[in-house]
Amino acid sequence: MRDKLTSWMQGTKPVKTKPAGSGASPASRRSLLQTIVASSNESIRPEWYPRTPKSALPGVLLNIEYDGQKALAKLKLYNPSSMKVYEWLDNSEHHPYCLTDYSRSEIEKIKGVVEHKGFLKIEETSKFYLLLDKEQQLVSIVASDPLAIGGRRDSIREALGREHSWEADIRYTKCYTYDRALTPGLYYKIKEGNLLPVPQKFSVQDAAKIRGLFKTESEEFTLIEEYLPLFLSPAAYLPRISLDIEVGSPHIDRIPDPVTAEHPVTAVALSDDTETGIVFILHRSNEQDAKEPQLPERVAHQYFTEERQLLEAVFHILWRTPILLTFNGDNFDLRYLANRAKKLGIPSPDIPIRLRQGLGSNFEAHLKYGVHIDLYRFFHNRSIQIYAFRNRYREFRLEDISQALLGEGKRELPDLISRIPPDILAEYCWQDTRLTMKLTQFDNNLVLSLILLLMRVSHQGMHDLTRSAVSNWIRSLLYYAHRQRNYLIPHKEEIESLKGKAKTEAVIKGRKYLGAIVVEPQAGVHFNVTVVDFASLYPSIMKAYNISYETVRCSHPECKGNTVPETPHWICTKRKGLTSLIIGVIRDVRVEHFKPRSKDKTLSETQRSWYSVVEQALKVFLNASYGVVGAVHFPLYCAPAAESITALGRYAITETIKQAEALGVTVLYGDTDSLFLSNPGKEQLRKLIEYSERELRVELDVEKEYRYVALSSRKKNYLGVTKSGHVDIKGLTGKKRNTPLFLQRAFMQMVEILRQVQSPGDFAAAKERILRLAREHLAKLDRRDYPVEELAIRMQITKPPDSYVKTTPQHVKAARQLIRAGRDVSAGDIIAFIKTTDGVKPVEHASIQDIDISKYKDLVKSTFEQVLDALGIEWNETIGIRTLDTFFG
DNA sequence: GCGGACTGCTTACCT
DNA sequence: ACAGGTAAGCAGTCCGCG
Repeated sequence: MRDKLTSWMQGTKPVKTKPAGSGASPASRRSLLQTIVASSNESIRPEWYPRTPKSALPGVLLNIEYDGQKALAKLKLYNPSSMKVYEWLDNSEHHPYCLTDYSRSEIEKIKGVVEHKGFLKIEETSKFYLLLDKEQQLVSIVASDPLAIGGRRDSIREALGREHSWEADIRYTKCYTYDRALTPGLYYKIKEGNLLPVPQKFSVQDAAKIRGLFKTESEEFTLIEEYLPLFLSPAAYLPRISLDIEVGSPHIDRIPDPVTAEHPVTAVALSDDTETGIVFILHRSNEQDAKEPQLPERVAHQYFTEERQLLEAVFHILWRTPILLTFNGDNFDLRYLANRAKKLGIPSPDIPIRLRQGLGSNFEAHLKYGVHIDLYRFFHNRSIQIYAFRNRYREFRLEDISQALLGEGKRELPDLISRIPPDILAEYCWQDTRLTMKLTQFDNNLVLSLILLLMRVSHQGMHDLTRSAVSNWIRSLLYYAHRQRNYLIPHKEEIESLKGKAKTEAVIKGRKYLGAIVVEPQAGVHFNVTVVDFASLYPSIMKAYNISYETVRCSHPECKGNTVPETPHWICTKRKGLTSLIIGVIRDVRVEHFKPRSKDKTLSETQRSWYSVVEQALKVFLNASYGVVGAVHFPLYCAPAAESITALGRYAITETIKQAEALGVTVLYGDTDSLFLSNPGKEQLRKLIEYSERELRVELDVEKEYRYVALSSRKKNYLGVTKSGHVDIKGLTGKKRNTPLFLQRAFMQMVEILRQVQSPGDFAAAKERILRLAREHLAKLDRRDYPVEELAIRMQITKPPDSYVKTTPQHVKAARQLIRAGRDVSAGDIIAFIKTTDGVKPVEHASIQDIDISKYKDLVKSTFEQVLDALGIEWNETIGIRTLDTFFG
């Protein structure tokens, strides 16, 4: 046993990995995990921690933190070849501060400021005030620590009052990042105690091409110089470790409580990025000799009889782990480990984890030495789910995400964890750890590269970036831009009082302003349909029409003639809006440079994958750029700006429809930024595209060519078959995740029939096959010939089960039955239930005899009808009656 | 006491 | 904790019905 572990630690064989390149691993290198475990003669917490050398090799800036004891900003740099993290403490005398419009003499009279124990000094300064388009004299109040500025009842911010203090609610680590112009995700080095940026090497060809997109000496040209290193420096390859734990709990269906941590940690598996791993297993003495777990060759294991020793072995590794990956480590694994360790008497300086209360009910687990990425939280980010991964996963368990992205599921545990033999548990634990690592390795380390790119663009460290939502990223990007240009960051209230509220009325009750147009679909089957759409419509509008919080309803009387259609608003003609500038540049670079190259087959796969990472990162910012402007919680919220964007969007699509009709092209359907055109000629298309670019200044592209489209009479519901035989299904019930599996499958069979239709003549036969299919499934329902799980309706419970007070939806009724039977149900869980003749039942409690056949037939009917009405088939006159015939016949 | 018309709530989708 | 617009199903309410 010991010998095996020793030889594993020495790990003589270098690991073969993929070829070098952007985001790729070096051709071969020593395993991070083996290197760490080999240092086992050291104590749990290494003597050299924290490591703040006078000089150090270049390292990627991973995180910007605050050292409370030393009252200094602290940077974590990661050198990938030594696989070690270095710290650097600020040496520039940078201190927390906020701004005020009081004069020096006025401030001296405010006791809460000058007599505050953290007060250091006041300095006169000046900032440009975008909202009023003028320079503003201000005073900067400097303090010794962040809490002196804000965060306590007696903070300086409170003594000044909100109307007289600015930039007082920006977290100090951010403030420091912006003032020092730091870009996390890029290389820095430490030389003679100073932090220096490492000049970035990147492709001169790419840089020249990108510069060429903009006029020299334009504001865009200046901005792009700032962005080139962010977009073009190759992402460092970052060796890393993943972790998963198992806890022996006697309760089935109940997750062990990470606060009380009352049950033993029975297994901990760690993996690095070279497929090397180790599993620590608890083997209680009263059991028989444990079997050897079946693990891959590069994976070692070690049995412990004492849980405390097992935890110390894990901590020995975590004290030396530069980047740790978990799946739900914030709220479970690391939280459990830290609390359990405390309970077992491990002294807290030896515990490598620091727990903090995050936003809402979330906990955050920081690594004292390195940085912890909780992949659950990153994948849970809606922008990542929708824009980076195009909604490929729709639920957030490790199982769902790895199935969707890796095509690899996990083995289900057969039994209660405390009853599973330790060797089997170890195998299961290893499997999850391995999947967690793999989630960052597929597609040339896409996820890690994406994180690095997003860190650079938003100027946020890895810890915050992977835990915050897109509005946070954009806020950070814009605050950075304000600080770089010495613009004062305005208060939300100032924007609102100067610009006012929204002036249009939304279609939906409770919404703030009018949104997009959806064209009434012409129901039926249409052959040769071309779909055109505006490339990034809203960002393009922001760029072309100069939309930004400061330019909408600006203060210059001479701009009032530059009006926005269907609104009382006008746009500045004298100054380029900051948001407009930034979003415009990002849009141009994505559309003109990175997107085409990400699809260019003449480039190597590695090159393409880098272009694609940048393209996807930029897309995330672009897609959210309009939304945040209209989001009340966003600190630069500006309803008039948001409704101007949608108003111009409506203008663009309606004018294009008019033009299409003038050109003799029939518009079959359209939604927000797209138009479905009936068999347009080449020349007509060219003219339409030219028109929108010339007259509307937005780019119109051919997006898709359908062999045919089946439009139902409902908006946002259609099925289209491309010329290559690919089927797009939008909005149809058969595709929704809450539709029972049997019906999703039946629907897919119908789609397959439709996919094969080549010409109008094929429809008669296709219709017959679809009718037969529907009848078969109805008959199968009558025979109750499906597993009951396939009849389950799976619906998410979005709130805590007891907070449904207005109505009690069916899934909540089912959830309450589960709770009565002793199961945990919390917000975000998916409840699977079936319909019975007497209400609903959770599928766990149901048998096939319980189901209400007629309710399921109604479901089949409404699902098929959405397609059948496009094909001109009436359900009642065909299937309904004939089914009765067969029933009585 | 029950069903239809209606409104409102909830979820899942589209752009 | 980015927006508004649409569909669907059900819960709950009101009203008529001798």
